[in-house]
Amino acid sequence: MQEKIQDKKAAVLQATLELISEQGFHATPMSQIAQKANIGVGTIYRYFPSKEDLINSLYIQVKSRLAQFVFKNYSENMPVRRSFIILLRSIVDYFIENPKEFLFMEQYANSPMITVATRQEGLRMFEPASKLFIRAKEETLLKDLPMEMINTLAFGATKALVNLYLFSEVKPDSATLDKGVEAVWDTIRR
Amino acid sequence: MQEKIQDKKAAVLQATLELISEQGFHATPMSQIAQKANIGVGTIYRYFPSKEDLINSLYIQVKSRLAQFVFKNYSENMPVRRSFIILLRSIVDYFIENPKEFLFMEQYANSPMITVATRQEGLRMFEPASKLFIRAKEETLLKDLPMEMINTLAFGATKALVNLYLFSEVKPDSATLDKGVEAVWDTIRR
Amino acid sequence: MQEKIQDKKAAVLQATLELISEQGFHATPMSQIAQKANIGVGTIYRYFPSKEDLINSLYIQVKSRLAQFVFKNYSENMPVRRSFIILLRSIVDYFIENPKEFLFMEQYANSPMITVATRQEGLRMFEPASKLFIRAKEETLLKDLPMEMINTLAFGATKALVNLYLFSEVKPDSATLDKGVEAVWDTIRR
Amino acid sequence: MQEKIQDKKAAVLQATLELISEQGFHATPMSQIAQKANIGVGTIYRYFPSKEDLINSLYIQVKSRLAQFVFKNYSENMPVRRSFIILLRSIVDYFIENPKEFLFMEQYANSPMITVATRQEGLRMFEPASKLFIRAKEETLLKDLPMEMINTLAFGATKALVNLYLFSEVKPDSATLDKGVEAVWDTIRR
DNA sequence: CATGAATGAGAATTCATTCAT
DNA sequence: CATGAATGAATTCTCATTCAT
Repeated sequence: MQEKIQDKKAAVLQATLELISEQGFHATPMSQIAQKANIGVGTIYRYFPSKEDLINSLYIQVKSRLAQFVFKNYSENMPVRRSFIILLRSIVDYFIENPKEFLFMEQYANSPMITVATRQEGLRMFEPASKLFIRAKEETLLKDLPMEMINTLAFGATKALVNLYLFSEVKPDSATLDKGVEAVWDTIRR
Repeated sequence: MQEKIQDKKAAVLQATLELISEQGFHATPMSQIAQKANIGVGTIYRYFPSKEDLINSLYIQVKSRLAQFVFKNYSENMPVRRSFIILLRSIVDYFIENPKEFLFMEQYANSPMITVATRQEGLRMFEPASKLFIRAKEETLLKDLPMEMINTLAFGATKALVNLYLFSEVKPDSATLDKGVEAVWDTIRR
Repeated sequence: MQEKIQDKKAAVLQATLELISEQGFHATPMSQIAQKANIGVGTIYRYFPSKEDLINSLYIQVKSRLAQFVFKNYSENMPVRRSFIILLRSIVDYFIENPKEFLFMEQYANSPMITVATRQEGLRMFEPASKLFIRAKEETLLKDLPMEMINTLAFGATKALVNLYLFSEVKPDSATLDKGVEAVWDTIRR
Repeated sequence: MQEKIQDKKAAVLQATLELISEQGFHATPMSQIAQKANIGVGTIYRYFPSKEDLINSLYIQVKSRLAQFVFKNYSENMPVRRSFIILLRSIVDYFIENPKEFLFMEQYANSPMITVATRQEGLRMFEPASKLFIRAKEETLLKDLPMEMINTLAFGATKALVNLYLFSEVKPDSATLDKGVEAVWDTIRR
């Protein structure tokens, strides 16, 4: 029984992800989500109090899956540079495998529809990454720039790599992506 | 008279930018745009066939203004590195001065509402920048990466700098931004 | 077991009375009734075929309780005036003690949701009162007005007394209510 | 132009009155009101911000019309009893001529949908009646009962007369109604 | 040309009722 | 028997677009 419930909730989230990543939130009626999830419209409201809530839940789910994937092979017992490269490459890999999640994140990460609380919950999942940056700083491996800027530059460039892979006409191969990730390291390393 | 017409068109675009950058496209009714532009709702339709068209026009306008600003002080008769730094720093400056345009661009640059044609028209305005990258490549100053990746990395990181300035709690000063821009150069330089 | 069943049925009716008298019929979902009655939604439908049926049943119940209370101390072996005063005063007393039932009656007595059949069944319970009016008429104690008008005036004024007690800021004491009831008698007495 | 606007607003109010008095508020969708008023659904919202607002406006309109009718032939330069009889008879006449307004008032006068402010605005229109009661009291023509009870009894009985006329099978003729109104006077006169 | 009243398709959401467990 | 998850018809309200003035 419990499984069935989770099934429906998951189906709604999956349908929402697929539709919203392509059409956008406002161009995606609840009725369409219901149809794609093979359930009745009213059923969505058993699991999510409102459309806004639904998208916030989806945000959490995507962030959580990303975190799980990214930190699976991640260990703190590695040299900073290697940890860093693996981390970023994992992000790239995850989004390359899950382009809809990337599209969704790009569109909604900064949207006013995602509440502050949701965003904070999402941030908490990436604390290991923050620790890594702190370690790197302590080892004076990084440029003398504000931590926040280091962060922003690194993730901004990483997202750009994903963007390139997903939308450019000639997709870089894995080795080229590796070089790309190393270029990102060059951005912030001293 | 011709001026008057341009006045109204401009007023509509300006109102749209302000409202849409804060509320989003779907949360901004045409009636509100008309009100802010001090004209009647029907009048908007004399200048823009539809709401979608209006937003595409706005996209072009913003890109065009950015290009104008960025290439004003730009010359091809400078060393590559210097040209590059100036170029990126101009982008940062423009968006710092015009946060609404940045917000708008971040939200709609990848939105399905912007047509392919519009996007291409926007790209054409930045051809001088493409030339710069080609020149850099010829001078073997850049990493051995696909041109497109170089491009993406550079602009992705640059946008990240703007983002940081606009939304982080401690805004970097001009010197720090310069260092940031130089870090972006490190991303792509050989 | 039979008691249990009656328990549930009674719980539903009680919950309905409380919720509907305050929120109104359409503002009271079946789910809320079920919750207040501590049963499942589906269970309501074992006892009442539909929401409309439920409210009709409640109407009968309230009328029936009122009749029981009113005719408990009522006897036909009293002078007409006294019988009459006691009758009306009982009605006032009942509703003062059961304001929710009054609210319910005021709202639904004339509602199109109460069927003609239900209304008639409710009327039948007050036949002793009709007899009293006939007796009064025969004893020429009443004004020379149509029986129905006598009736309507008397009960209309009585309901007004209850209304006053329940909703005015200064509630009349028992003695004043007695005087009020006597005033009602003045309305119809010759 | 101004007339046209008033036409539509009036048409909406009239349609609302007719539908709501027979079906009730919640059983009357906005679409039905629009249809009966021969306008589009959206047009209703140009004149009334919400369905609740619409019903409050209707309440004011009905009360206002009643007041206008009732106080047309009313003068303070008449003996109290005569003033009183005329007043009540006018109320009876108005509602007999406008049964839908009566039905509406009976259903919504005490409904939580009518706001306190609306109710107060409605009360203000009947101040001449309040004055009459005060004058009667000063001339010691009334029973020694609280003013509010006097009021409630009189209007409660009057409404009962209307009810009788509208819904009983044998309608009282005008002379009988006069006697009915006089009986109401007996209710409160000393 | 400019206007904004009018329109109705379409959106989110609710809730009476059913029925598998 | 009792339950409450599932359903989708129905409701209120919004808003892009049109068009008479």
